[in-house]
Amino acid sequence: MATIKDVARVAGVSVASVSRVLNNGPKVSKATIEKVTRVMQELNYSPNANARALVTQKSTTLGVVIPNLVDPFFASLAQGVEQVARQKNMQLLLSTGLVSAETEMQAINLLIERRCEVMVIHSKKLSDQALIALANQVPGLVLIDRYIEAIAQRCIWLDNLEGGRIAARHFLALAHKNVACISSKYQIDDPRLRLQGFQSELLSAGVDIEPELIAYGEPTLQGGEIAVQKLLASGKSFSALFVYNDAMAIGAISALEDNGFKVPSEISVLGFDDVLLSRYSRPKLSTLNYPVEEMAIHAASIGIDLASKQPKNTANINCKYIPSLVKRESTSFNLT
Amino acid sequence: MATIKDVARVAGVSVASVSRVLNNGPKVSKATIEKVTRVMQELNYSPNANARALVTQKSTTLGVVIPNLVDPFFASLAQGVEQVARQKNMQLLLSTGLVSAETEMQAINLLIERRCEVMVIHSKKLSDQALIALANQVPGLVLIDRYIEAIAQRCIWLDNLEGGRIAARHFLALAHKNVACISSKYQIDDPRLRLQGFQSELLSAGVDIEPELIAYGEPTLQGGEIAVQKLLASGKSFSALFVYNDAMAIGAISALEDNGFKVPSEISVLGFDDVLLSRYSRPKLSTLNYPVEEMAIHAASIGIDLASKQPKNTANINCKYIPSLVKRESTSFNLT
DNA sequence: CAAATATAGGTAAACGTTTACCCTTGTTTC
DNA sequence: GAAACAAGGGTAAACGTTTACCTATATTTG
Repeated sequence: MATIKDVARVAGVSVASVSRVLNNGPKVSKATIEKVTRVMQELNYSPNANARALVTQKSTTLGVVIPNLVDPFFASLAQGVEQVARQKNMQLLLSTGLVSAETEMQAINLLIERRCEVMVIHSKKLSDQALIALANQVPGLVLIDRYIEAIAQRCIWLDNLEGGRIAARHFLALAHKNVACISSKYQIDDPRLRLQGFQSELLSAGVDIEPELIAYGEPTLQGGEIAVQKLLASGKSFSALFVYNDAMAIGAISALEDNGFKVPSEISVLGFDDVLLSRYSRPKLSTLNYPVEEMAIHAASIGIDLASKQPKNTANINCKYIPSLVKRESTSFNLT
Repeated sequence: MATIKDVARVAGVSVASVSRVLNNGPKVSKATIEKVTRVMQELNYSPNANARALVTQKSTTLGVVIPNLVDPFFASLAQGVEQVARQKNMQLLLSTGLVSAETEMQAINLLIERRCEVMVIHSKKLSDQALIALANQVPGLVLIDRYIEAIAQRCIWLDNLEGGRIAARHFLALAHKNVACISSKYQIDDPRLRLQGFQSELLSAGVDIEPELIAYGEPTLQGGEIAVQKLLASGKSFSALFVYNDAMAIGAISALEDNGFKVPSEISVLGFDDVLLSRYSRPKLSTLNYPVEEMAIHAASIGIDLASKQPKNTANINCKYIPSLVKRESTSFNLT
């Protein structure tokens, strides 16, 4: 593969000149630009990004660390980051397959080795401490979907507590008194906060959830189906069901209908996340929109700013997002 | 950030020795290994991958070029490639947002600049010629979901024609005689071949599709809904419907049910791709499985082999995949 | 017309590694 | 006890760029 030296030799100029036309630098005559450009095409020259990165000390690379890509939630996240990468002429380095704190750390370390200047990290396994240390080491590191007090201005997160409250208010507005809830069996912050917000808001309106009407399951379609079985097995009746995420909610609707319950006329079901699925289900799922792509774009932008020499936004940037209710077809007024 | 020289200085050895422990090279005593390792941790040393790539002339980087990530089909593709990247200790460079031959070319050129040794490309816009030229330039380049005679052993593709035939045989086996079809309005190879295989197989069984019962639309949920309207507007009746992809098929089912047709008892609907959605729809969608993740893994593996010094598999590798019928709930025996 | 100033372009150091080649020391072999 | 060899480790060139600094020519200025 042709190098800058080859181009310089053939064009009869110094490598400095070639470098200058490559970077639209000053101090090159029009004639030289043309000549060099022509030779570059002739030799099919492609500048070596690794050499460039080495000497300029910047890799023009944007890293994303997510658990996987098949979950449309994370795909949207990655897509958002990619979008700003492309716009800023940077390239995306993607790591997935994170199952433990160790693999997460490993993925991040690989990005550091590549001298990736900005990184958007979705980590649920690494400790606050570890992430704070990392953040101090990598100026362009931003956390998404996680809040850590000590590095608050580097966190882009969704207010899950408020999400739960919004869900509760929706059900209250629809006159539901007997409500049930399906949460994730993985008791990380998200499900806990959603449930907490939901419960507390209901309670302050005088509505209590019976303990038998809270079920936990895998955050998947099947998990939702199974969780509904549990709820029904309790023998308690309910007219509204708040589910941890859309996949579970769709599974829940399936199971409810299989058991002869009509959604939403007999039971209203509300999901969370507003992923693609929710628009494809029947009835179309009412849910809470998690603006993940927008948040990812925001995170990447902050990361780029932070990684630059003089970051502008030191504080007072809004890092907290509030989910919004998307009323579709799976929730309706309680007529019982 | 600490460099190899810093480590060498602090540990009181030469940079060569540090490099050797870094690479588990020979000619290092156990004592040196320990000492150097300790200093590395002390200084929080991280080897510079760009410098390494420069001197070794290999980037341990695997590139993926796809139109987008939100389409679960492409997400699966990327996931498959990522899987082998991780397993081979390489990193994923991802490019999306391809709308034209130009942007596709641009994305590939960026990968070349990074000296990405293996690339898995999903291109629908670039010409055969351009791709052949690229393939000759980049040994580790593999095409996925496309077949080009001249570089056949670098193409991993699905036999869409056979897919259409399989769909036809399924309907024939279910005794359907009045069949309809929804194709994509974008007449690239995939929809054309699927339709062609479908039609020809039906024809050889004496079943003809009336021209009014072939509709074209955007390959999306809405596109499927609209296409069904067109079919119904024709006034012709049909008992089986083969749809270009799952998203359209789910839209089609929605529209059919909205018009009072029961699926599958009155009309059978068969999709294509077997993306996540098909398992979440009601009724669960019968479809043709496109083993995209498996194919992506295969593509990445071939790419890695091709990029190595002495590729093993020169020919006789199977690059053609056949979709398989996944019978779920949206197709049934014709009782009319 | 000399001096000052632009303008274009060249030279070489630097970025952080790897690795071929060389040197030292100690051990084995006869 | 000399010769051969093995083991550990150091020196320096090379990878392909960018860029600070320098030089040479042309142009402007008084």
